[in-house]
Amino acid sequence: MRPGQVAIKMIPCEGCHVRERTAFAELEPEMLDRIDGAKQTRKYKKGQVIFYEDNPAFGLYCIYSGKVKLYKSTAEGKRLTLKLADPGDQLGHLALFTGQPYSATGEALEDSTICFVDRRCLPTLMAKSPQATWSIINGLAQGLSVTRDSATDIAYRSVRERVAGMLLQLKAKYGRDDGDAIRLEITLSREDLAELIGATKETLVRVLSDFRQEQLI
Amino acid sequence: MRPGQVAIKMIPCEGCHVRERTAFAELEPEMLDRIDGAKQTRKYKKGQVIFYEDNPAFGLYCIYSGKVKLYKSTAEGKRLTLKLADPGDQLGHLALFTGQPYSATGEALEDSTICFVDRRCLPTLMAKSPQATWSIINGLAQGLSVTRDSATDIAYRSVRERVAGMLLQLKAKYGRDDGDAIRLEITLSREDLAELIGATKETLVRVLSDFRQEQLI
DNA sequence: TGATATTGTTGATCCTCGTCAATGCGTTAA
DNA sequence: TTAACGCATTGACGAGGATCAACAATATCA
Repeated sequence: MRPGQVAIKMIPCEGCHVRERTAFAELEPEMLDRIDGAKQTRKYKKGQVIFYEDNPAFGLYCIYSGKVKLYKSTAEGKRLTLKLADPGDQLGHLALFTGQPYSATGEALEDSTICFVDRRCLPTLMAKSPQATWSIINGLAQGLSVTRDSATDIAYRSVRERVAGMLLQLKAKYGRDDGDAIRLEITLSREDLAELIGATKETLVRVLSDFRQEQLI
Repeated sequence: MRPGQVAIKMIPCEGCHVRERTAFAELEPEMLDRIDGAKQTRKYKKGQVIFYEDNPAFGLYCIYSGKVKLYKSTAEGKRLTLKLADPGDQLGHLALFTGQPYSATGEALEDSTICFVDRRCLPTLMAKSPQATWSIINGLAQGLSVTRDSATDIAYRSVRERVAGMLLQLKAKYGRDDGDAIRLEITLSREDLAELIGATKETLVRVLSDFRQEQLI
């Protein structure tokens, strides 16, 4: 077990308040017990890696609290963030279905509590619950759609356009109207923001200053 | 029916020689009949569009013969090719699961014969055949993995690197050793090649000439 | 066959964005 | 308090690649 990662008392699926947002939403108690039996709950500190790209995939991660960014990195250390995952999101499906190692790295953006579910649960889960299967398929389809969009954006949109698009998306997902301004319920460094659109932090900062000067933000 | 698109006598799944490569591989005759009942077989000419991005999705397309490129286009008409589909590949799943319109356009790269399967088949199909479900999930997972890779490439790799990578991939998928050289069993224009990596045809041509001069190809 | 699109190739130019470097600013630690 | 660190910001510079334009090569068709 890596430093910072701490196993805590397992939080049962039964009373879990984020379960309704996961693929485990409609499961019968029997199945939930079975998952609990193959489950660990762990705490991660901000900045800590939950699973590494290219490492063998032994199960999926279900976010109970906190936030996680999922990214791929190049040999030169550049990162492209593929997804910001929130409580109720599950990570790691992909590798389980392709049988490949994890294709991306998951890193905690805040102190987070996350359940790890052994992959051996999945076949039974899918056999017993069409609902869960459907939810998983839906997640994959959604993910594919999003990723295709962002690939097209990165290929053909300018950084300026991508920054604007990203800000709108963040606002839609995390925005709270705070009286005079809109505040995001997520903390991201300039570098995090840059990795979301595949640009450098310097370029991102410049675009943000431009926007500020133009009174757009 | 659009010009060039011709409905022909339906080719039954039963004896279809590409079925083993599709999600319909292991289905019982009863289910195959059912699919046949919700199916049309159509011929498309080279260059013809099979389905358009943003159009409502009524079913999936199963390639019997020919080749299809799947791409997204921007408002300015730039295209990013997401997938080259061959006989046995099925297109259009994505939209069926997200409930959204088609998220990309499918266009015939050669004269092709393609079966259209009404989406109303899918629920029954998945309920009756775990195999098929598994195959579909696998296809989505594979697609997501590929698309994530190419998003990262486009974000951080130079055109030169992407061209090289693309050539290797094309070789792996379509290459035939023709004695003195390797010949691709697919015909792609320079523009097609450029769209595969999100670059302009001019840049692509330049890189290819460079490679030729450096005796790499 | 010649006429006309269509596709491929090359050149010149411009501009976006990445890189490197310096500096400011806020936070933590001694 | 000061030192040291991480993060944010701005400047200078250059390279990669897009754009526009011209032309060659090839295919298509009457």
